[in-house]
Amino acid sequence: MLKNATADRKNVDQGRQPLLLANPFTPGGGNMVQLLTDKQQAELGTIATEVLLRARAPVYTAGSLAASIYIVQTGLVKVFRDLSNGRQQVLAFLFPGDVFGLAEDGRYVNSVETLLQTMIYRIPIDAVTDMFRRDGDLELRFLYKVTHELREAQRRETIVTRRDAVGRVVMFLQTLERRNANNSACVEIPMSRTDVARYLGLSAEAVSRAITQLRRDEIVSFPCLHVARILNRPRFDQIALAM
Amino acid sequence: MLKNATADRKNVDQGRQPLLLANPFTPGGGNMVQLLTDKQQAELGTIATEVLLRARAPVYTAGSLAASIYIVQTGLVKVFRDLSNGRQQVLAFLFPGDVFGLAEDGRYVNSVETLLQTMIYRIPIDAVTDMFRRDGDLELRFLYKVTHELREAQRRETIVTRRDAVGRVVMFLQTLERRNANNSACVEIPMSRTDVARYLGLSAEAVSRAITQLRRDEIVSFPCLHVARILNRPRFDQIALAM
DNA sequence: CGCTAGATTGATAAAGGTCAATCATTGTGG
DNA sequence: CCACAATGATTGACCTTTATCAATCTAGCG
Repeated sequence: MLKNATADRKNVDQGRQPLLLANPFTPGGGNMVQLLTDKQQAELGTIATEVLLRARAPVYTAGSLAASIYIVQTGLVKVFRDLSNGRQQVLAFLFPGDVFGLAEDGRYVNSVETLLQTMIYRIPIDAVTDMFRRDGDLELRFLYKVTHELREAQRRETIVTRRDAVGRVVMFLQTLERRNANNSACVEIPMSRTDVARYLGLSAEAVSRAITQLRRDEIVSFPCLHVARILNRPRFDQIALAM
Repeated sequence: MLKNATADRKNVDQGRQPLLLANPFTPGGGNMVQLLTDKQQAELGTIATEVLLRARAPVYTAGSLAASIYIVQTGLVKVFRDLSNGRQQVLAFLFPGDVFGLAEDGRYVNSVETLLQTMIYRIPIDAVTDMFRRDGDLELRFLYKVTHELREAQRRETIVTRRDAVGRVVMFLQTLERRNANNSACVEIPMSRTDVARYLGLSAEAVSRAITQLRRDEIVSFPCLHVARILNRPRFDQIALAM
């Protein structure tokens, strides 16, 4: 019932109400579903502020006082950390339906900025915790969501643990494919190669070389910088598993 | 107030009531605190089953149906995943006060087994969600906890992203030090070198060599396999930061 | 249309993985 | 309690792979 709660109005209202996508604890279809009921969406909507940001706009920086949590509505943001050697580590790319800004000890631990023009909901942290106390069910859905993001983080850990650049890139493309969920062989890569590298824990050159190799072996073609097309699905999957 | 809720009874009852350690969203002292009130501990205690497991006992395996969540009371467990190449990836070591078994889509996504003799609380998932619906505050504390574990996962990501084995080992020791929180220079390393390697994304040989180098440079001494003593704190911290 | 940041390609070197051998530790059975 | 077996830890030699540095090319944007 969680699953279909908003199915009716999905096409009508989805553009204006907070999304929250994840898998619940209990068995469902396997795909991510909208976690919020109409009522919860509406209530969240009353305390949330819609913010429209241009591409490459900072949302907050690590260490600053945490006043709000955020939900991505449209667009794309990256969660990152600037390391002391000057390099940057990208911890996550967040798509519509993702939550960020759950602080620890009152301060944000990571930095966040947009990659594309992005619409986000900003919700004051006090209002959220208040609402959680009133609506345990709403809170449970946020718990699902954070659990889901923990799994995503673990998936990135698995990717980064691999040593071969080609394998990492392939697994990254799989991740993007899963997110887009269109069953064509085309994968959109909305972020820059540099940010992909920072996410994969590789140098930009290594990512470039891996892509070149995938192209040379005719496993993936790249019609343009931001699109990949899987040509040889069996070998693609084989590389993803071969670790 | 969250912070001191159980301070009085800490020494009396801590051995028999579920612990839950984390940082809340709002500013606190910086150290992890017991998240549960006496009342919540007592209520959890009524639906939880205490399980005492010997060392190297499986708790559950990835893919199996999820019926319960677990809280570590004493001992140590590892969360891991067996990869298709036969290798094993360790995602986390869990200490007293840590939660595991929050499933996604009804099945456990990782495997868990004990490393030492370990006491865990097992709580049926239905009972937990019921209790969450009744007690939004309790649930909020679980949300803190999962958020906290997300941060831990991100910290491991940062460690594994490093290229140098010595740096990874040093950061790992820092993590252990933070958990033990005794302000001596001694760090207990309760797990095997092999498991450390699997956690750090290194070969066992690389961990061994890194340890040898730290010993040769007189930065850390290892009185026995499972104890480290920081000899040169400035250089130790410098290595941890130098990435 | 030109400029600038990003992407690609090549050569080199550093670092960990792998394989193999030895040493230490732990746990077991006599 | 001791001896032994088996597992885990360490060390060395070699090799694969990516980081790094430098140069060139491309694409996006004013």
